[in-house]
Amino acid sequence: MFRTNTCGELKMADVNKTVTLAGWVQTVRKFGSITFVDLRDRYGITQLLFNESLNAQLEANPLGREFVLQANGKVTERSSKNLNILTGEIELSVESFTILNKSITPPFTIQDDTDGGDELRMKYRFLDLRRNAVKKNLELRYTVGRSTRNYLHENNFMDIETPFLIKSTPEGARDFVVPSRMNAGQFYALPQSPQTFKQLLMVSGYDRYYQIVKCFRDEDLRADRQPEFTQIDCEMCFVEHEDILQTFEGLVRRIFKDVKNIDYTETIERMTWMNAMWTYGNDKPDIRFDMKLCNLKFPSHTFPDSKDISTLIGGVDFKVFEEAETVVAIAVPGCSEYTRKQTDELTEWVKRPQIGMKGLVFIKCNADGTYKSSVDKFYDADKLKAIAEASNAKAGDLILIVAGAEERTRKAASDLRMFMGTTLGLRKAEDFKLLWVLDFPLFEYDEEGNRWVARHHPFTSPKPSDIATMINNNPVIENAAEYLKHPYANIKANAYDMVLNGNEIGGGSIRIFQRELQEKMFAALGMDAAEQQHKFGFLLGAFEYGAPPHGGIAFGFDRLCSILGGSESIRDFIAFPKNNSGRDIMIDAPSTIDDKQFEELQIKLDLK
RNA sequence: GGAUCGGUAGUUCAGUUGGUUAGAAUGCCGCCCUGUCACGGCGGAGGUCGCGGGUUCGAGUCCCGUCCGGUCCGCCA
Repeated sequence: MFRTNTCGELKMADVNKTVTLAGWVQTVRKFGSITFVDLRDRYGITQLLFNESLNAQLEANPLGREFVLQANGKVTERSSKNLNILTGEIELSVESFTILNKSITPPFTIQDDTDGGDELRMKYRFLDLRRNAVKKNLELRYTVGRSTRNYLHENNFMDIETPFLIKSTPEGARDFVVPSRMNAGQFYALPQSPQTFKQLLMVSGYDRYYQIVKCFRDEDLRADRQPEFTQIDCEMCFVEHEDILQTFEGLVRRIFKDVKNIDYTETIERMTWMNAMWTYGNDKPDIRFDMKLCNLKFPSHTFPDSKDISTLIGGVDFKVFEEAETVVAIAVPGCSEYTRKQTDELTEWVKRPQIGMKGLVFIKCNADGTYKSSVDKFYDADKLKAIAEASNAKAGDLILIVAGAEERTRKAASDLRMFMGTTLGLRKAEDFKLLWVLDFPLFEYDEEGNRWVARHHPFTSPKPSDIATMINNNPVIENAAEYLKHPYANIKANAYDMVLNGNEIGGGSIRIFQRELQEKMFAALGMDAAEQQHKFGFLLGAFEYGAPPHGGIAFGFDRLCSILGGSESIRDFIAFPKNNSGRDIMIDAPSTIDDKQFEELQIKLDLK
């Protein structure tokens, strides 16, 4: 037997027991004739005491960091205790030991506050994973997964595996492709999601399906985006919108309870997409803090139901606002005392190419009720007061105003709001606020391709009230100018995103389940009948054999874990992640392959 | 495809206006130390300043190119 106990479990109650431990040497502290060793395993650290009688043996077999050590002896009470660790009241008085394996000096220290940089830790990820900080993240991930499986199992969901080698359908993200040896010149694609398979499972009558499953997208990476990532993928039939929302609110509440011991009992707020864009400039707003946008000017076709208040900023010769399509103000609480340096820094911040504003207008709402602005030349006190009131600003607030083209300005306002939220400490990692965003547009106009694209995916059903509009109109459009005026432009999707603290953690929809409607959808996306048959014939065919009404949702598992763990980067929650360029720098992948492999595939490499 | 920041000892970093032998901390090695737990004390080793080119009397420092890494925009139904 290698060990009788782990390094995390021995306590005062175990004193005088004879035990054997096995683990890794964390540190060696030598004190003349006695030596202390911290022995570490997955469960904790136990101090070993080597007394004088073992010195000869230690000299012959010196210990180093990360050596694998087996030690046998008696558990004894320490004369000086360390209450910072679980086993700190006892130690193991070693009677005999064996070095099971040596280690060369690790390139960084295996400690909570390691001296290793990111790249080095990734290259030696197997050492990094020994560290407590990373281990805790993987434990959290395991708990999220276990909680999810328990909840879904208890609710009659059935875990069914779907294939990884499937067919490429260049709609949406770029596919990873895999050459087929037995079908020379042909390629599989790795799934971006098991979407069509789970819908076919509904047609087959498996009315509640789930899978915690890898998905693959060949797009550029970010701190929160990996080329292979994990989804909690779910689908149900004989359900409507509301059933899905209820079911998965339950799942998220269960995860909060199991993982964070949080009773998330409050009602989960719901917001239309248009309201989210109007109020926060963002389809995944962080609603933990206020600072709502004040739309001083906006294109009327974008928000047809909203009141125009542009007279507040009109009537003066201020070209910036006059020429702008959109003008948005944010009242930042308690910042009216910002210095020139601070407002200059904010101006520089919005002028960065990523934000892309030409400048920043600010109005200080002084505590004494007066106003001081960067546009005093154009606006008198009454006008500034009117703008401040519209922006919901109070005395002591700082109003920031950006202006420019609609899309860019709205995004800049949202980014600025998030930046100020972070700066003012309003976005605490341990606060959690969920939100459903509903009623997304079904279609988006893609200028580059001069066509409709599905905002969610092409299997998303329109809202019930929009189905007739979809069926009764010709989806094929010749003239680019017609897109914005076409009835399809206003169709809302029967879709929903779950948002947590400003991150989209899940999204789904009620699906199309009639062939006719699905054909309309494909046609709107520019597919003729032949192309539809080639790419999705299997699905259209299945819809003719009694497809039930169905819908589902998928959660981004890695991202959910990272938010629950209070981290920006999902890499910390993946055992073996890829870097920014999609490389695994530990195993050095991707790599070239042998000539023989090319030959078998009947592929000749001809790089441009 | 684009922007931006970085690359100096095993590691994390500092390095002034371009100027003598490139420093600190930590890790590593040796010696001392019987209650440490970030142990302590003394001593020591350790550098192609990412790579290539250029400017200069002289380049870690300035310029050009390139490679690698981080972050972001585009992209990600």
